[in-house]
Amino acid sequence: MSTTDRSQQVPTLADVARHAGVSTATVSRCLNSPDVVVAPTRERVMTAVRELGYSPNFNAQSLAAKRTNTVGAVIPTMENSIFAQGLQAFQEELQRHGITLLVSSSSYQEDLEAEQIRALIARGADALLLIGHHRAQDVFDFLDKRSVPALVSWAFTPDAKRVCIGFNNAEAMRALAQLVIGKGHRRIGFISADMASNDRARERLRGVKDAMADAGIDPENLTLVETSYGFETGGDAFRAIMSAETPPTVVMCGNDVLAIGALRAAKEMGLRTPTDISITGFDDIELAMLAEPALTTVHVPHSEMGRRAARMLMKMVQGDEPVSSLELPTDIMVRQTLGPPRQQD
Amino acid sequence: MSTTDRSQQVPTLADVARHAGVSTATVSRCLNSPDVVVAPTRERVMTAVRELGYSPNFNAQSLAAKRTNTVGAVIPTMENSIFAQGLQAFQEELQRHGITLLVSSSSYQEDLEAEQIRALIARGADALLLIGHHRAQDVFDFLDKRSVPALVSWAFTPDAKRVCIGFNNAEAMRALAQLVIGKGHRRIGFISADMASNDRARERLRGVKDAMADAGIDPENLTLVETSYGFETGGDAFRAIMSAETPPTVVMCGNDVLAIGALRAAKEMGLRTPTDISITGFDDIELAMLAEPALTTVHVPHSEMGRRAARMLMKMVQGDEPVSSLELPTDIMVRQTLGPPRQQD
DNA sequence: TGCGGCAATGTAAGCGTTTACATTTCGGCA
DNA sequence: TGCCGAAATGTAAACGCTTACATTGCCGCA
Repeated sequence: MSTTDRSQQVPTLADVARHAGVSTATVSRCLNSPDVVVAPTRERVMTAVRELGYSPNFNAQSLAAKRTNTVGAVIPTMENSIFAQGLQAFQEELQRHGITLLVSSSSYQEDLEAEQIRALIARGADALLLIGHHRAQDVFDFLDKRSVPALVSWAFTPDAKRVCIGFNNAEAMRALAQLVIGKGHRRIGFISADMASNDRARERLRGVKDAMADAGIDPENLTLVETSYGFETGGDAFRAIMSAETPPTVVMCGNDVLAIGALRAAKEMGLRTPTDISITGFDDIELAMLAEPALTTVHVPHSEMGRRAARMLMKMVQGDEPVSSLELPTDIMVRQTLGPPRQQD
Repeated sequence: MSTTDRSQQVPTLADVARHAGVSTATVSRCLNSPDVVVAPTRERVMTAVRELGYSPNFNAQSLAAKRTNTVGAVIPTMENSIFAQGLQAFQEELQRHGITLLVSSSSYQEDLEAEQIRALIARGADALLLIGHHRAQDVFDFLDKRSVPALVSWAFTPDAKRVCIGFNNAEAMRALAQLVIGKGHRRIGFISADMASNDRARERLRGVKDAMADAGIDPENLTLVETSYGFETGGDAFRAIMSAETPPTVVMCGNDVLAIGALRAAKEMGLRTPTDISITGFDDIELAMLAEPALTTVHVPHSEMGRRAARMLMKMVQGDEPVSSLELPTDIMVRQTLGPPRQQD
C-alpha cells in the first residue's frame, strides 16, 4: 500500500497552472509548443515548473495524446552480445529522437515471445522491433489488426512479405561454405543452433547445403548436430561430431559462440586447428578475433543494423512513405582457423 | 498522422461491456478479480474479450490505478556482458511476477543518467535499479521526493546511506592484491576504468592501495593508468605501463576486458604471461576462462545479483517491511596469468 | 473612433481504466 | 409470505494530460 502522504504528492499540470496563475492548457502548451505562448507567460510557467519539480505523467500524456513515443523490442536474450550490440545502437538512435525503448526477452521461446509482443502493445508501443521471421501467423495478424508497424531484423530474405532489415543468412553462410569447399574440404560437420523457431539458424544451414550442392558434393557428407546456445554445448557437439568413424575435416558452426566452444574442445582433444581440423563461426563477435587461433567467421554489422533499424521504424511510424526492406552486406573474416584438410584424408 | 480508420479501432473496455451486455465495472472486475463475479457473467465477458481481441490499455490502467507494475533500470551500457547478464536475470525474475522492465543506458555519462532516471520516473516506474553509488545528490533527492524506491547494485559499501546490493569492490580487489603481493610482487601496475563518475572503479583501486599499505609497500611502487572501457584501450594502457624504466612485474586491471586487452598486448610485445609479466582482471566474464593463458580474476555472481535485486526491489515497492543491503560474496579465480615475479627483478 | 482580425489564453471534453458507493437481485428464514 | 442481508452488478467520479473550440484583448487601419 503506497502511503498517501499529502506532503509527498507529486505535482500535476494543474498544480503548475495554479502556481503560475494560468490555465492547464497554457502550461501544456509551454511544454509542448513553447512558441505559441508569449515570453513573459512562458517564463512564469517555467519557473513554476522548476519550483515544483514538475515532470509530466507519461501515462496520462500518452492516454490523452494517443501516442506513446515508445517502441518495443523483443529479443531472444540480452546475454548474447550480438543482440546487445545491435540493441545498444538501436536505443541510442531512438533516444536521439526522444523515443523510449522497451526491451523484453523471450529466452528463445516462441510462445513467450508472443506474450511479450502483446504486453508491449498493451503498453502502447508505437512500433516493434522483432528478431527473425519465424513467428505464428496470428501474432502478425494481431499486429496488423492494431496497425502497429513491426520490423523484422537480423534477417533479410528477398521474398519476405514483411519489411525486414538485416543480412541474407543463407547467402552469407553459402559464401563461407564455398570458401571452405574451395580449400578442398568434402566432409563437412555443421553445428547449428536450435532451428525449431529460429529461421536464421535454418537459413544458415541451408547456405551450407546449397554450397555443397553447387559443388556437387553428396549431402551425405554433411554431419549435422543441433544444439542449444552456449560454449559448453558447442564443445559437446564438436566432440559428438568428431567421434564419428570418418570425422569431417572441417566443422562449420551456426554462430561464434558455438565455434569458440568447438575450438576449445578441439584443443582439449589434442587437435590442432587448422592443421588437424578447420573450424568456422558466424557473427564475428569480439571474441572471435581474440581467440587463439583467431576464428574465421562472417562479420555482421550489428551496430549499423541497429541504427538503421531505428530509422526505418521511425519512418514506419510516421507512415507517410512506404518503407522497404534493407539488405546489409556481410564480410568473410579470413583468420586462422580455416586451412586445407589434412593430406592423409 | 495516424489514419483513423474506424475499422481498425482497437476495442476498449466499454466495447467489451457493450458486447457482453454488462457494465464496464464488471468487465474490469472479470479481468482483475474474477472471483467476485459470478460464473455465467464471467464467461459472457471473457467470450466478448476473446471475440473482440481486447487487451487493456496499459496507460489508462496505470493512470487510474496509480501503479504501473513497471520497474526501470539505468545501466552504463548494454554492450558490457556483465550488465547484460545481471539484467537478464533481473528481468526474468520480474517477469515471473508480472512486472515489466524498462531499460535505458547512459553510456557512462552522469548527466545522461540523470536524464534517463527522470524519464523512467515520468513513465511511471514504480522503482529503479541503479548501478553504483556515484550520482549527483539532487538525483537522489528527486527520487526521495517522489518516494520511488531505488536500489543501488553492483556495489556493496558497508556504510552506504542507500540500500544496495552487490559485492564489496574494495575488499574483493584487496584480497586479490594480497594474493598478488603474496607471490612476491612489489612493483604493481594498475589499469583502471574511468573513475570520474564510477565509484566501483575507484573502490577497486582503493583495494589495491590498501593491500599495498598493509604489506608496507611504498605507494610509489604503484603505476596507475586510467582509461576508457575496451580491449584496445586496455592494450594501449598496458604498453604505456610497460614502457617505464623499471616496469612493474604485475599489471592488475579494473575489469576483465581491460585485462584481456593487456594480455593480448603482452603477447604482441613478446612477453610471456605469467613468466615475464603477471596480469589479473575483475568480473570473470566468460572470456576470462577462455583466454590463453586463462585469466586470473575475481568472480562476481552477476545472475544471482540480478535475481536478488529483483526480489529486493519488489519488496521495497511493497513497502511493508524495511529492506536492508545485501552483500554477495566474490571468489578469486586462480588461473594462469598470475605467477611470481621474474627472478632477475 | 470604431471595428475586423489575429494572437494569446481559457474552458472543458475527452482518452480508457479503476473503484468507491449505490442499486438491484435473490436466497433463506421466521 | 414477507423481510433481511449478502452477493452481484451498475453508476459515475476520478486519474493527469491534450486539444478543439470559445473567449478575450489588442493593434492597425479606414
